[in-house]
Amino acid sequence: MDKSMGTTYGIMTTLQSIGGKWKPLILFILLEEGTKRFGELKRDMPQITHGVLTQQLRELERSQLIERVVYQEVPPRVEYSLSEHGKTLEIVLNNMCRWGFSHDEFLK
Amino acid sequence: MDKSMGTTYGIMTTLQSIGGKWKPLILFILLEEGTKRFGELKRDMPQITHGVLTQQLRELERSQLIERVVYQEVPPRVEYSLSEHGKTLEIVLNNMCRWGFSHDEFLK
DNA sequence: ATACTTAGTATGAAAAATCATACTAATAGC
DNA sequence: GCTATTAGTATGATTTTTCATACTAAGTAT
Repeated sequence: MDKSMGTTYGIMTTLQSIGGKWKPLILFILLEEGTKRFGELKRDMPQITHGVLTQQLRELERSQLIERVVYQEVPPRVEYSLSEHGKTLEIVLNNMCRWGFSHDEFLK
Repeated sequence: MDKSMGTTYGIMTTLQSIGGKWKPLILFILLEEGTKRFGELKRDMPQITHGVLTQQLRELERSQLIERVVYQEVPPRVEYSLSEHGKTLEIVLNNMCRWGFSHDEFLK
């Protein structure tokens, strides 16, 4: 996959970074509520599994969309937040959110 | 899942309609290029399987995002296009596309 | 009659994503 | 010593998604 393939390249790149069942939701929560501990995120998404949440956060970190800060305390404290680059997703995420609500209205 | 759960509801609704590996791409192609036959879509997405393309199109139709018109000809001709409601995804899709390109630049 | 076309279905296999569950570390408080 | 806390890892099972492949229908062109 490279840019020579035209405009679809943009969509495909985006999907590779934020595609999946949970990533847009994680990013949106961090966008709306700022810094969050692991446990707080888990509480915000009761459906997600502990292990899956960990894994998704790792992948978002690798994509440089979020930052992970570990505090040397016991019990451990780990905080997640959007990176500067992650914040550039604001427009995308807000539009997705808005469309979801209008689509819901449409279905009635 | 219902609206009482707050703003995350919007994202989750959106993901249910256009989440998945291929749907945003299909929608984006239809947005950019208008009406397309099945075979043309397939050619635009060489990686997707025949069967999976059929299935994704069915789901998008069920979500009322695309329209399917069958012409009584032989060999068969079937045309797909965004529905009026599907066109409301324009902002979302264009933003996703744009972000993909800027993200790509960022990685360099 | 045979080959070609297009859009689609059907099948089972393979891969990916997600799941539940149990486990660890390290310290504080009782 | 025992329990609680938090953020994680590890495991294997299950579910979901995607895959390759072969098949159908129904005319047209040769």
